[in-house]
Amino acid sequence: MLDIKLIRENPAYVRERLATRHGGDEAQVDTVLQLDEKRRALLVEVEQLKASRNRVSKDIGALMGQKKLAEAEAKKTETREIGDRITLLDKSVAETEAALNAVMLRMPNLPHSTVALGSTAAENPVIRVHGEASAFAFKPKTHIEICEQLQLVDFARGTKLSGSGFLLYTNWGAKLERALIQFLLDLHTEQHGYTEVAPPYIVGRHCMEGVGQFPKFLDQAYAVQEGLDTSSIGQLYLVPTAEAPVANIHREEILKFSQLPIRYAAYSPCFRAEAGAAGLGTRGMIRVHQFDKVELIKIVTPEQGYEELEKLVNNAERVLQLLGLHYHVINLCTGDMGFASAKTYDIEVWAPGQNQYLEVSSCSNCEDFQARRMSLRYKTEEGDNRLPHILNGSGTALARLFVALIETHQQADGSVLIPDPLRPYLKTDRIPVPTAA
RNA sequence: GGAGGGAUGGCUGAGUGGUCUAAAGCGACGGUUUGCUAAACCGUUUUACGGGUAACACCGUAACGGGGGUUCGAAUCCCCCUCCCUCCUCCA
Repeated sequence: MLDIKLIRENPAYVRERLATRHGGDEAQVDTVLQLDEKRRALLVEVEQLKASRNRVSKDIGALMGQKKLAEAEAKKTETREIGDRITLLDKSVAETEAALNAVMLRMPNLPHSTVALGSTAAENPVIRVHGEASAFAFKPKTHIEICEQLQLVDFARGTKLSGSGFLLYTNWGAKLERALIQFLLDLHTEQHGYTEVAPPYIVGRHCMEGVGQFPKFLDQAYAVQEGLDTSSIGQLYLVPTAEAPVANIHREEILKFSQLPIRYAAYSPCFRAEAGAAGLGTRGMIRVHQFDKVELIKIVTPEQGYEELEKLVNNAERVLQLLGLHYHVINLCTGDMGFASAKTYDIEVWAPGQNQYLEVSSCSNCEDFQARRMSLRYKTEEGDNRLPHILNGSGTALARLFVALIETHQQADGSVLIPDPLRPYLKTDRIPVPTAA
């Protein structure tokens, strides 16, 4: 959520920044200003009335104490009318606030000044490139072919169980998935200073609202129903990312200055309905309804925000470096950024079988946008309450990392070579071609 | 799922319709005293919104788990909900 004071004091700036997203959100600024003004006018009126009612009520109490019942009764009649007006005004204040809130919750964050202007993904600048696409002496197979030959994923049975977009990992595939999760968690907790947390995979709607998933992306979430109670639907949702529970861990708290910076690493499966997404009907692991991910979350002071974002990206890049993968880092332009973010780096890893880059990490500084939504603050050394910056980054997303890994390290004989850092986890140096069954 | 008990400031905990302007204690912070530490004494102690100010000050309103109701007036009475605790039931 944006700062209402900023909109009030500098609407032109807010309009200008929102317009860079090319989402048409700047048109809402006037609505906000009108509702805000109306709300404040109503507040002044109703608060004056309440002040006078409080005074008279106190007088009545005093009169009752002195047994001047007739006078007390007279005052009661007088005040009753004030009470009725207060009730009406309170109602319009509540309505105005609700309307204001509804608009505010749908307004995206303002892009940071260093973000490139642009309207589509084609305009995202490449920040840096690591390694290069490996040359193959043979035609590299796609991950689908590799998975089938090495029996890593049973696509047909995954679909039989849950429909398209769901994967059944088998044999070495299941082990590789588990090894990667453990490798990622160990890397970030042991070498990058993150504290591991294991969050619920179902969260309340307030958490979804806190990180900015709701109300805008309600159509992308899996809602949960409790037993036969249809009224329970809409209360709980499968997490689309561990960001939803983890960023909300300290919601509605006032953190001590000494607690910052907070750095959490969490594994979770991610559930995405992907309503309206194209290409989901096709086989493969690139775009699925459920995938694993290790997420990194930071809660830091505004002064540290952007420095910590750079470190966050580096932490995620380290994963790909250790696994010997070619990737590049891009900076999402204003028109391609996520709803809650002020600045986002995407890391795209090279998948030779696909002959394309795959997004495996998205690292964002949401500044105080989420903190304001979830009412998370910290106390400065001077004793003032301030909103911290909240950052999130994938460290990294698994299904696509799995794809890049097996496509990159596939061998002429059909086996997949396992990079050194992963060998202790998988307890093998290669995934062998199964002997004919 | 059933029965009962709870939810008050940073913490403990009083308060059952009107100076509640929420007692008291603990903690924390500031000050006085002090060779140092401790103790004692004095003082301060939340949040949000609005008004106001150059900025402070200051003023108002709201908040005793959340929402609604009764009343001139609600921490206090009534209704609904959430969460916690104890017991029963069920369950990996």
